[in-house]
Amino acid sequence: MKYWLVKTEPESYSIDDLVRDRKTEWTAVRNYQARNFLKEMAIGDLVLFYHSNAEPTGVVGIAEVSRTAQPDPTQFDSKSEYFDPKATKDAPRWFCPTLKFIEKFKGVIVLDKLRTINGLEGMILLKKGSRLSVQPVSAGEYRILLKLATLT
DNA sequence: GCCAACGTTGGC
DNA sequence: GCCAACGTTGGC
Repeated sequence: MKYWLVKTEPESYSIDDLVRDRKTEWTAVRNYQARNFLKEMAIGDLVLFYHSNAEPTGVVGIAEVSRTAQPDPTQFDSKSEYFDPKATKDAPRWFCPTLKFIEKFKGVIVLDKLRTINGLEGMILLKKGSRLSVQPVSAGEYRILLKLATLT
């Protein structure tokens, strides 16, 4: 089993939206590296849920992969802002797994806090200039995050 | 709202 | 295949 982190702007889709929906198709990712990670996700993988461009910004909960990546329907929808004219049904470009709600942390593990924790310095999230919105997390990093969540 | 750091596009 | 120009991300 693998561990991941996905970023989302809570104004567009927050952990509370996931609480309400219980599960959601993780659509609209339009970056090739992020897409490749989405395609690697397997059922049962655990996903840290991160709020970017938020107050406060940080990790807010956990989701689980409940369906592997399927063609992202928004790429075929000419009315969608995520429409991709170069994508075809035979050769889709973009994919979305389904994520289901597991847990909302009592508090936010804020970005500044993460930067101070021994063992997290290798996280892609913390690398200067990193914008990758879907990224792998090591088992050790995940364990540290869970511990922090219980302390928050 | 600013802007640094990235990623993508397209002319050559 | 290079790289300038442009668009986007995301912390602050």
